[in-house]
Amino acid sequence: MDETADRSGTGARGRGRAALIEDGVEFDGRDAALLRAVHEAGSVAGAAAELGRSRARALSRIEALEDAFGTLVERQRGGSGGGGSRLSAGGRALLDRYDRLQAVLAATARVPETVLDGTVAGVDGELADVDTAIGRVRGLHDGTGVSDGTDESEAGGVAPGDAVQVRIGADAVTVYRGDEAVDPDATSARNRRRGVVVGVDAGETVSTVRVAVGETEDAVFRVLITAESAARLDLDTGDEVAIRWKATATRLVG
Amino acid sequence: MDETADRSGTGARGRGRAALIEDGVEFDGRDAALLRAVHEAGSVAGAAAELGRSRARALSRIEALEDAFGTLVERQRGGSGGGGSRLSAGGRALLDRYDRLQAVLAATARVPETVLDGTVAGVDGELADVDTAIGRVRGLHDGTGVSDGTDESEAGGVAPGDAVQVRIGADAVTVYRGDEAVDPDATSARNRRRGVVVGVDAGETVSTVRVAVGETEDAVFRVLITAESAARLDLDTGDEVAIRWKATATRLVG
DNA sequence: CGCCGTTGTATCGGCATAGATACAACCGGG
DNA sequence: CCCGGTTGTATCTATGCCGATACAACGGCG
Repeated sequence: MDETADRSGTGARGRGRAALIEDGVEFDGRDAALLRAVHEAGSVAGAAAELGRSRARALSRIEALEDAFGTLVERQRGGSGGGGSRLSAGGRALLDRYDRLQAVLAATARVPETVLDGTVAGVDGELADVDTAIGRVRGLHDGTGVSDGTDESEAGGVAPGDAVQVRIGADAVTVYRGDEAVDPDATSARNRRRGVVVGVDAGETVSTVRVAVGETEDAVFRVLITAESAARLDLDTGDEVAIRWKATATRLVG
Repeated sequence: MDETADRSGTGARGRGRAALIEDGVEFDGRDAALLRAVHEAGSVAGAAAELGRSRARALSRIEALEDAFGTLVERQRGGSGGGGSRLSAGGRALLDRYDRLQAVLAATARVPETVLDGTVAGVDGELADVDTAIGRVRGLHDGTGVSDGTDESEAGGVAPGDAVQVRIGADAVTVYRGDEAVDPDATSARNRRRGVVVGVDAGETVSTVRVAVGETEDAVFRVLITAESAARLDLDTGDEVAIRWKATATRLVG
């Protein structure tokens, strides 16, 4: 989409929103709040009141969700206290699943990333090779995609010659001191580079190291390290380092 | 939420949907498709026709988005060909950002994960220690969260004693042969464990290795490796291995 | 100058969703 | 045996979003 060869560190700021889709029905934050409220109140009526929502709607919403996701709430009419409702195992599982998705999404908004522009050189199964400013890189492409149908764009797979972006999360990259022995896990050298530290942004217990890679050092990787690792490595601007990342943590987008 | 100590490998199946939020306005797949169509058609009118959507609506939608996200489309009324529209730099950037978010979401739906239940032992800045079935584990928590307001749940941070889940993506874990020398990057041993291979699911070029960890071996890690690594490691059920993962790629959820 | 296709702007109707309200059914417990 | 609070179910209304339509404004270009 963009023509520049390198746009590393396009920190994805801003908020995100996630939803799980099954059978055309969306489970979103609103639904998560409802299930959580049912769990706490012990009844759909109480949950609706707590959330300031219509009880009848809340009930029908739960039924709609259950049509798609299976039993979520075990409801009992009559009995002690007039009855009540509680989450089923499936309901708890779905809620947990949503929370994890939300956590991942939250993380991608907070964690820096490295973005490289390139062209697909070859595709082999779930993996693809991409030629970028720093040479050939290997990563995962999303074969069939997880599109919800609202944006087909270029659905399907990638093919050699396609212009794509390569995204590498800062949390997926490891940094070494350049003078250290090569690591023992003789990983394919494909996703390993030498570079120079061009900056360290120290957080409270997590720091972001910026490493320039390539001939002209125009590609800047962001690497997340703990304060512990930061102290051990004692990195400073100008230091020569090696970085490495897993191919399976590298994503083709586009 | 769930009481079981270990629920590793709750593969997050199903579809997902993502949206960027700014100023209360959501940028979703539908909007992405619209911008993409404008880029291709060279006009909002053409884009609307292409998508089978109302031209007036498309225009007002773009204006609503621009109120929140800044200029997205440079429009010209009159002139050669009657005028036209093309994406601004901001529009291209937003589209790319959305694509990356979508790619991450697609990946989390396709990539296996390891989920551990535990309780927070301590919080130190952006990191937190969690006691789980396989001992103490360190990971990132989302301090302020990225909630969109539809589900506050337990907004804010985690605190010692809180019950949480720990999520570790299979793409963030590295596996070694047990008899190999320890890796040179003397990473804190916190997020390293020894285990036994309990299964290998071979894909076309990516395989998922299941590694049982802990006394009772009830916690099963999923590790993604390339076919190349699979051939090199030559793992088989029963093999003793070591696994390692970055604390910065570990997420607390809940 | 007028043609043309586009961007702006306003308005109407349809449709889906949610709230509001009402009422029946249920059942343990006093 | 009735009370109370809950689950079911039906219906009306309000709201918001979208498509459809119509018309004005614009500005190269023939």
